[in-house]
Amino acid sequence: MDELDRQILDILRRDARTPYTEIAEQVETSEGTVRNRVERLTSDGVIERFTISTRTGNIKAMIEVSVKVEVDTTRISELMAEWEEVDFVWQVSGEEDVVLVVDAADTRAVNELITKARELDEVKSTKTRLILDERLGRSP
Amino acid sequence: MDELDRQILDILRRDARTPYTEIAEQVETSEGTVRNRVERLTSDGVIERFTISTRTGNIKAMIEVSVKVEVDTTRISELMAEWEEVDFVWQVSGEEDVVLVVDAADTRAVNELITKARELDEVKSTKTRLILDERLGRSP
DNA sequence: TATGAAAGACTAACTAA
DNA sequence: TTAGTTAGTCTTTCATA
Repeated sequence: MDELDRQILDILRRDARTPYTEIAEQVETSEGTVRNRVERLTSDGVIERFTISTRTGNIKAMIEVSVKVEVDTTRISELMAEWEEVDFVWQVSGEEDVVLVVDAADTRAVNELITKARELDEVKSTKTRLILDERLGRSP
Repeated sequence: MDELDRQILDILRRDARTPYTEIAEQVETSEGTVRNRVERLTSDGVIERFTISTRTGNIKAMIEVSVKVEVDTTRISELMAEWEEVDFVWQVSGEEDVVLVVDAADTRAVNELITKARELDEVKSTKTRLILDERLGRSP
């Protein structure tokens, strides 16, 4: 991981469809070098995946979920990852155990999701925050 | 937004480099239809961007930041988005005001980031959770 | 929806460090 | 032996009918 890698990642993070030739021009190297590096970064797992970020609805939110002590959080995470409108499920350290990042049509849809979570026996409590604004960092 | 759109988004979310021809095959339509739909979804803002998810370090974490009442959270967000190792900055509703999603080399690097946040006059407190596992949802 | 031109990505052989 | 370059070929995208 050197400065060139970081520059390439930065460009892809902003637009993963930027052609290798154009990246090469921007970072002042050849297309082949960019391609080799992207391949290496991908196989090394630095690039986890090429993906899209979406906004299907008008609301993004994070729902923090506390589960009972004896519950397998991995199983709960798998379950919740299958729910409509859930973008990510994080298992986290700290007070809560699982965080859902959701993209929903409206507040009603978010509320339904919260209800669905609360209805599970394994769930002790939830805490929801609406994401009012998302800003892309310059990392890495 | 119909079922076909949702299927296309689902495929792109898992691998945004999937060729239109291959998507078309999977959803049983023509390449042109897929292309038109992706273009429409992009211009409508449903697809916010084509991007990469990365893991440059070994630690991912979310740092929840409380700022003083009188502080402009947008300005703070802009500032923090410039910090190394920060993937996203969210302005959120609820107890805390800003959430940083970070990707760092090790716990020491996470700690430095927390310290940096706490050293700001505008920051009242922080709460950190390590992200132990990330699971991709099937949304939308 | 079908087709061909243009753009981009990939292969493989080569060069330099 | 690894990283980088380049020319030729193949694939994908895109515009047009």
